[in-house]
Amino acid sequence: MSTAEETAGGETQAWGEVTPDAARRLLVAAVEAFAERGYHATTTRDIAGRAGMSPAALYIHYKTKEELLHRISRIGHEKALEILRTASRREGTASERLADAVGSFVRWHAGGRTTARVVQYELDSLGPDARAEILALRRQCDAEVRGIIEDGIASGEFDVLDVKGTTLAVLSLCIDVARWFSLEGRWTPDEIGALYADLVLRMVGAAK
Amino acid sequence: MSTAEETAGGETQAWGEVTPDAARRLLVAAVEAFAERGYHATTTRDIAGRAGMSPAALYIHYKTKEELLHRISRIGHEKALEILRTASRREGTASERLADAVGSFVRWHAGGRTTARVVQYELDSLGPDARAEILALRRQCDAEVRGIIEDGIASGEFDVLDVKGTTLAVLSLCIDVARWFSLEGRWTPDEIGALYADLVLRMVGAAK
DNA sequence: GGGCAGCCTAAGCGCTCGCTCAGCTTCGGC
DNA sequence: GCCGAAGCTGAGCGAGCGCTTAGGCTGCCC
Repeated sequence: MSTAEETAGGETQAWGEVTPDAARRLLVAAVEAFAERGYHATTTRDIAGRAGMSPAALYIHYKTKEELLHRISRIGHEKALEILRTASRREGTASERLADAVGSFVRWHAGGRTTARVVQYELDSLGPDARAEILALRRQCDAEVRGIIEDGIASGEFDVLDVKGTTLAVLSLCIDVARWFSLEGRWTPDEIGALYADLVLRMVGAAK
Repeated sequence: MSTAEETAGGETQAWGEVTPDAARRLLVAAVEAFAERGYHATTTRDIAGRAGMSPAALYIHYKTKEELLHRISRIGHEKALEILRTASRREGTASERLADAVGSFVRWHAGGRTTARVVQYELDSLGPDARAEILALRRQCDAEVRGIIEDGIASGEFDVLDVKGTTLAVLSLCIDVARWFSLEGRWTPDEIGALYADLVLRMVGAAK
């Protein structure tokens, strides 16, 4: 799963829930364009062109350009939250669950960095209502990670000075992967996931 | 120095080297506008307006809107590199130097997050030549941090599995502060600097 | 086979963008 | 007191933007 979804176009399958087909093609085209040049530098003509349609076709499926970003952002955040939830609620020690959460979260940011870049860095381009909705999802992500860290402290596995600060730093570290990661670089998503899981366990003072 | 330079307008003094006065006012206005809305969403009319001038005045001091971003980016990266160099070359153990580097680098990103946000996140809006120049400065930042970590390994202070990966993670953690930090939040730049210095020492396995 | 959704395009509207230019004011040197 | 340079403005150009509209082409139900 982790090394399967690759080069920009290859992340398509993640959007299988979006119908009809033309709407999905437009959404995938928008993700690629937003990731490459940013929301404001992307034109609706460019999105429609990538999807093989005329500029007007976009407005049959989406009311505005911002609605595209909103849809992308919500689906992406729901996926991110699902990843963290799955890791948080599995069986195992807090160390195992934290390593799982960080590893899979980082793999998602690295392997699907086209999507992740849009999801994590174009939040400010949304209007107030849409942004508020997305921020609620982000707070849930934060709560999942903080929960694991608190479990680890309670069980004596972790040694943490500032729970909220450390939670923030762990999520920040994972999210920033979307900024710098490149498949042409020296690491695979799996390698970065493993490296980061180790680094985070060190950050929370997990006994080795 | 760390808690002195504050609210968006208050970072002005950092641009003292820019002359004449009107050019500096335009540059400061551009930093604020780019940080708030991003490079592509900012208009030259907005920049000129913030500086109290007509749109045409901008082009007396700068050839294009991109030249403004380029100048901001270079000055900002030079400042960042200077901060890391100073910490790297001082007296002390590798642990002390790494804590100093991370602490002051994070304080700069938090306290001057308006500038830092532009410097760290608008790189892709530069043209190829300008981007190449800035990337060279970033590689020097990377080398400074990697140098400290390698010193710590050589002296036996640090226990690190992947030097390049850990260096990247440390810088990534610091840089991402510019994305989420807010002066209205629960931390001061000094507090975040201290917290992050501790977290990074844990990441490199520094003996406590 | 006629009617009607659903999906799409060509054309283009109104607007704002980055940027230019002719001309005005200010001011130091002589 | 005149001059040229420096700094700035008002007006506006050409281009490209997000988005709309009128109309055509399917394919499916009766």
